[in-house]
Formats: sequence, structure tokens, C-alpha cells
Amino acid sequence: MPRVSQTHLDARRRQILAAAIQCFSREGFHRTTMQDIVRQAGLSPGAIYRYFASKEDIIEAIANERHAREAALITTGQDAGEPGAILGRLARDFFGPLTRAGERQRRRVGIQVWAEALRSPRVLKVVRRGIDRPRSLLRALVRDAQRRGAIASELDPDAAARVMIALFQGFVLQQAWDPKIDVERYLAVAEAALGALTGRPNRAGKGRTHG
Amino acid sequence: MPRVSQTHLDARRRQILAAAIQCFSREGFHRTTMQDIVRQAGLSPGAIYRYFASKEDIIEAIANERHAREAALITTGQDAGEPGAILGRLARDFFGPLTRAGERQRRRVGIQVWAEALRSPRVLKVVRRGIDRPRSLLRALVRDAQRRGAIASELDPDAAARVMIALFQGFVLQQAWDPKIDVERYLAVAEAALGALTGRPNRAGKGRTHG
Amino acid sequence: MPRVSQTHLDARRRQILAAAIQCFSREGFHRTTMQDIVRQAGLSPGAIYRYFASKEDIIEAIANERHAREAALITTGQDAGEPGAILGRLARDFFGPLTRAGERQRRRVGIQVWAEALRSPRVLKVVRRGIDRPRSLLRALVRDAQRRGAIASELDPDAAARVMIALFQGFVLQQAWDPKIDVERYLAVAEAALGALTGRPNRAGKGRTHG
Amino acid sequence: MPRVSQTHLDARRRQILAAAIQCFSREGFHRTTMQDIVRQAGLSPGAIYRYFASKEDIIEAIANERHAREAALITTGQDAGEPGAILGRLARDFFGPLTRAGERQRRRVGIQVWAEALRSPRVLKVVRRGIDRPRSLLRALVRDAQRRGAIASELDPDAAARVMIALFQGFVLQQAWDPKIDVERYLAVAEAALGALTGRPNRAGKGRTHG
DNA sequence: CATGAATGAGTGTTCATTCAT
DNA sequence: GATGAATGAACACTCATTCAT
Repeated sequence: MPRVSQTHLDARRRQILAAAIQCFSREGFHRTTMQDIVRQAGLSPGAIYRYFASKEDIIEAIANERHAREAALITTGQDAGEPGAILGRLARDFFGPLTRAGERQRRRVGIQVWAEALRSPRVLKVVRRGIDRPRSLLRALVRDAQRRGAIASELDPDAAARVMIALFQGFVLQQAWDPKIDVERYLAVAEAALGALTGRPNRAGKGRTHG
Repeated sequence: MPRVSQTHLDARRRQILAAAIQCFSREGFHRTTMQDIVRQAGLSPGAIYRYFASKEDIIEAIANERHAREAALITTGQDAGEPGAILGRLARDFFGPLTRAGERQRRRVGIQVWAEALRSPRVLKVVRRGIDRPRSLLRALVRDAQRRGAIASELDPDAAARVMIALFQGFVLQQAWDPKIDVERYLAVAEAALGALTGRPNRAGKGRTHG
Repeated sequence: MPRVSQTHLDARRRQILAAAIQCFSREGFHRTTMQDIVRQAGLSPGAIYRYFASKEDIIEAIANERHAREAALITTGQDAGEPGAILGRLARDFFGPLTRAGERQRRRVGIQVWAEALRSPRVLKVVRRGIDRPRSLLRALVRDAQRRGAIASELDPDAAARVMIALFQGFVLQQAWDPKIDVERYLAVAEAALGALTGRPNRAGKGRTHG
Repeated sequence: MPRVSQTHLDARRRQILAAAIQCFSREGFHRTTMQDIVRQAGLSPGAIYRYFASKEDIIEAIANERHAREAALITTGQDAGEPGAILGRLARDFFGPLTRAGERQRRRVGIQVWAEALRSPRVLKVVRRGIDRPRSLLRALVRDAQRRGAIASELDPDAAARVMIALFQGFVLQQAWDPKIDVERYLAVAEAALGALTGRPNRAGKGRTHG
């Protein structure tokens, strides 16, 4: 089956990554065997190794894809207007999809990636790069707000960015352990807390995150 | 009639767990072999299996120990007085030790446990139990504050508790990926944000967390 | 009705064998993959299988080609005149080329063939046939010398032929392991030894083997 | 089965090497799987890897053992008296065992080692070291004979040593391809040829090599 | 109680070969 | 005729666990 279109090649690649995500979200990286992925993808071992040089490469590719997607969210979110609006948009973009099963599955794999970063320098690099972009946007946002006097200038903008990211990461973790968690109520508190920083009036309890 | 004192048995157990933590923090659960632990502990395979029935049991024991320690922190923290003081005390107790290498190593293993919980029901149970205690304390704290009118009553106490926990979890993650993160500055922002909820005056930039 | 000329077909065949020799001399038969040969030849897997039914067929073809070449050397050498002259001519024809890198590379593959003959009946057959021809010529040479009284008649002509062949094989081996070996000095000794058999005067130290 | 005697350990090692030689002599290194060796040895994969780190290590160990044995032959042969006697003794020690099936089997593996040396630097080193010792002894022997005037002084002693070794190597090869070869007759010719060099009277046809 | 040799199912990966395009 | 994506049976090696000593 030679001389296959690039479209076909891309589709195969996505097919393998999708299968891997299925497996990884169920069993983790290390309890998932290549055979599992092979089976899930409906391919042969050889076929998979034509697209990825190793299991670790698949993990890395998954992490990369995820961060690319988030980078896109951030880029499009950036022109939402004033800081508060941007923050709201980001909250909607990041928390919103968590109500969907597919996204939750991907986030479960994301948590595995977080852990994997602790022992794989390659994965660590991907994770750090993946966090750098949101952090720098949020930092800029905070600086902007401080310039307007909406946030106390003693607060470190980078630390503030990290706090916001932590609010997301912690939620992802807790939701992975207990899917019944309510996104809305969590976001309401998170926004109330951040609102205090950004000086926006408390909109607690009135949160609207997704359609 | 045991030939060996309970003290000796406990010491052996601790010795094995310490060795396992060393290995796990470096290589993760699945890349760490029992041989690694055997070597690190200076024991024999047989000896280890006298204390733990399986590798998974060691993981579970580590997770349990960790949560027991946290439960102790919470119990002693509880009588610090009014909500704000308790919160301050908890922040000091949880964030403070993160400046020490040993604690950071243990937290790295903790992150592995978080990921492991996604595939091992036994570990999941431990993790959930481990989070339940702090959550219920924090929930009570928030309710207390709401009763006093210090926190908007529309906020869900449980969600508020989760937010606080998330602030810790996110920090642990980010610090694991980048040990150069500044605890103080992070805590300053986190406390400013929570301060808005608990109604305490903003103490941004003046944080004192540990001695 | 072939779309492609026989010349083209032969060229392809030679191209593949040349590529295979390159690879085999570097990595041996079993560490060389068909992909290696494909790459080296600048062809596709399918193309190669159009000319050779299997990897073993390539090995066999290489062995065959080699022995065909040697048979040619022997045939042309046969009419050099008296036994001593023929022997000299053969020595020159077989040892001479060993100073050239290309021939040494081919001989390295030849050594692999020698080993392969021990497990592949097909290759064994080729190797034995390859040695039969020189052996029978040399045997005849010895018999001739014995008839003339130049060699002790108690010596077995076949054994004598084998000795001569061994002198070549051993040199090929030793040179493959250590390319710095001096051909001239080796030949001088070998000829001195054989000279004693063939009754020729010792020409030790004055060897001229190739141009 | 812990705390096992060194004797037991050595026996296991030998057991594995013996099994490997059986397999290698039948199928060569690369067609022999570790499973084959496992089966032949009546052990488990894990057991084998306790004694040898890799398949290549087994090959290396076999080559080493062989050369150690040859070194011993040479050492004990050295005090046979005058050069001719030593040479006779070496011929007996090296050619004699070739009539036995076990030795022939080992020599078949030895041929595989010769080929393997062309691609494995580790094996090459062993092979070269294995040849150095006999070569240096034979060189000394030739020099001694030259000093006594028994060998033409123009002959290079090292080349002469290589010639003698080649006579052995070539025989081993030819016997591996055709076990019916007659050792006696071959040796008679070889000794006649070398006799011319060492100046000993021709003992062609009267050879006695083994008991 | 402790040892550590042994087990054996399972791992990630390879590679000679095929055949739809 | 040529391509190269796909196959799938191996392969070398690992490692949690056991149990004779």
C-alpha cells in the first residue's frame, strides 16, 4: 500500500495517538503495553513503529499535542479585551471542556504526563514549555492590571500567574479522582478569589462557564 | 514467639519505605525495580517480601504514611483559634517543609501517587481518603467564616475547600518541575486571594511561612 | 515482452549485490537488514525482491559469484606451463588482489560465507563446490610433480592441495583481523615451504607477487 | 536456592556455555535464540542472565575459554625441548583432538567466532589476543632455528609463525565443511613443508598424532 | 528470619517479506 | 516494473515473585 497521501499518513498518526490515549487513560503509561495500543488501534506493531520510534515518543507526542492545543486557546483568548475579560475567556476555555468525557480522558493522560515529567527529561521539557506560554500570558495580564492599579503592586506577577495555573491543575487532579465534582461551584470560588486580586466585583455564584 | 523485637521490625519497615522513596522519586514506580529497592535498602528480596506482600503494597504504604502525617498536621492545626489563624497555620505546615530537599523528594513520590490513583483502585482509595480530611476541615472553616459574615454566603464551602487544596497541589507540581520557584512569593499571592474570601486584610508581600 | 533490457536487469542485480557486499562486510549477514541493503542500493524493498527471492538468495549469489571468479582465475592460470610456474601464477592471482581494499572487503564477506556454510546446506554446497575446483587443479599439479620426482611420492596429492589452500585461507583470516599484515613476507615463507615440496629452489625474501 | 557453593555456580556457568556451544555449532550465533540455549541448558531465561549479561557475552566467554585452553596447551608444550620437538608436540596437541566429535563441534563454533570478530570489536579483541600467544611462541621457535642455521635467515619469523597458524586454521575450516578429511595425510604434508623450513628430515607418511 | 538463585510470563522492538496502489 | 506501508512472528531481555537452603 505505497505512495499514500499525506492525509492518510496524518490520519494514521492521529489514529495511533487516539488509541494510545484510550489505553493510557485506563492503565497509565507503564501498564499499557504496545500490544494494547496495537490492538486498540487495529494495527500491527510494525505499523506503529513506522510512525513512532518508541513508546516514549508516543507519550511525548501526546504531551506535545496537548500543549499545542492549549497554546492555540491562549493565542485566540488574548484578544478578548481587558484583563478581566481575558481571564474569563481563559477560564471558560480551560474549564469548560472538562464537562466532556473525551476531555476528561485526555486530562487523565495529562496527569500521567505530569508524573512522567519527573523522570523523563524529554517529557519534562515538554511540560515546562507547555506551562511557560500560559504563565507568560497570565503574568502580562497581572502586570497590566497592576499598572491600572487593579491589583496590589506588591504581588509578584509570576507568582500570581502560577496561582492561577495551580487553580486549574488542582481542579484537574481532584476531578480525575472524583468526576462528580461540580465545575461551576469550583469556578465561582476561584473567580471570587482572583476577583479580589483583579479588583473586579465578586461574581460568586453567578458563574457561567460553558454553553 | 518473635525472635526479633517490634522495634526492629518497625525499623526494617521504615528502612524499606525510605529506600523505596529514594528510588521512586528518581525513577517513578514502574521504572523502579524491586532489585533497585533491595539494593538501596541493603537487604535481600526475600527480606522485603517479609514486610510487604508486593510492590503495590509498598506504594500503598507510602501513600498511607504520607496521609497519616498530613492528618496529624491538620489535627494539631485545628486549635490555632479563629479561621484566619488556622489557615495561616496550615499554610505554614504544608508549604513550609517544601523548602527542604527531603520533603520535596517525598512530594515527588506524592505526585506519582496522584497519577497512580488513576489506575489503581487501591491507591485511589488512599488518595481520596487522604484528601477528605483536609477538605472537611477547610469546609468547616469556610462555613464558620460564612456564619460570621466574613465570606460571601453564596460560595460553596466544599468548593472553597477544594480551591485551597488546589493551590497547594498546583504549587507542589510546579515546584517539582522547577525547584527554583519561590515559595514566599507564591504564598503571598495565594493568601491575598484567599484573604479576599476570608475577609482578612491583604498581607501581600509580607508572608512569613516557616522558621 | 520485457519492458526493460537484459542489460538493465543485470545492472540492477549487480547493484544489489554490490550494496549487499558493502553491508555484509560491515555488519555480517545477520546484523544486516534488508532495509540496510535497500538503503545502500538506493532501491525499494519490492525492487530487491524482484531480483532475489530472499536474503539467503543474496548470500548464495554472492558466494557463487566469488567462486565463479576464482574458477576463472584457475582456468586461465592452468596454462602457465610447468607446475612451479602455475603455482607462482596462482599465488600471484590469489594473494595479489588482497592489497586492494575492495578485494579485502569481498574476502571479509567470504569469511562470513565460510561460517554460514556451517549452518546453511545451500551455502555449504556452494562453498564446497568453490573449493573443489582449485583442489582438483592443485592435486593434478602435485601428481605431475610426483611423476617427475620433484615431490616425495608418499605425500597424498589431495592433502597437499588442501595444505596449499589452507595457506591461502589462513592468510585471508589473519589479514581480516589485522590488515597491517605483510603479504610479501608471508608469501615468501609459504613459497619456501611449498618449494621444498615442489623441489623448486628457495626464493625466500625475494617474493614478487603482484604488479 | 540461596547461598550456593562456588562449585555450583561454576558448574552452572559451564552448563550454560556447553548448551550454547551445542546450539551455536548447529545454528550459528544469530540463528540460535536465547530460548534455544535456555531449552538446551534446561534452565530459564532469567537463570542464564544471572550468569551472562547478554548473548554477546556468552559468545565472548566461549571465545575466551577456547583461547585460554590453547594458551595452556602452548605453555605446557613449550618445554618439549628443541624446536622440532616442540613443533611436533604442538601439532599433536592442536590437530590430535580434531578427530573427536566434541572438539570438532567446538571448532565449528570457533569458525563462527572468526567471522563474528569481523563485526564485533569485543570478539575481535579476543580473537587477536588468542592468536598472539601461539604466534609469539612460534616466532621464537623460528628465531631459535635460524640462530642454529636450520632455517634460512631471510625468512621473516613472524610470517613463518603465521604460516604455521594458517596451516591449522585452513585445516579446521576444510574439516568443518567435510568431516571426512584425513588428518594424518594432511599433517604429513604440512610437516614435510615445515620440515623443509626447520631442516628436519622429512617424516612424511609416518605421522603419529594422537593415541 | 534471611538469603539470593531461580522462575517464566511478559516487554518493547525488529525485520524479512508481501501486495495494494 | 516499482513503491513503501503494512504485517506479525520472533527476538533479546526484564523483573515481580518464590522457596530451597
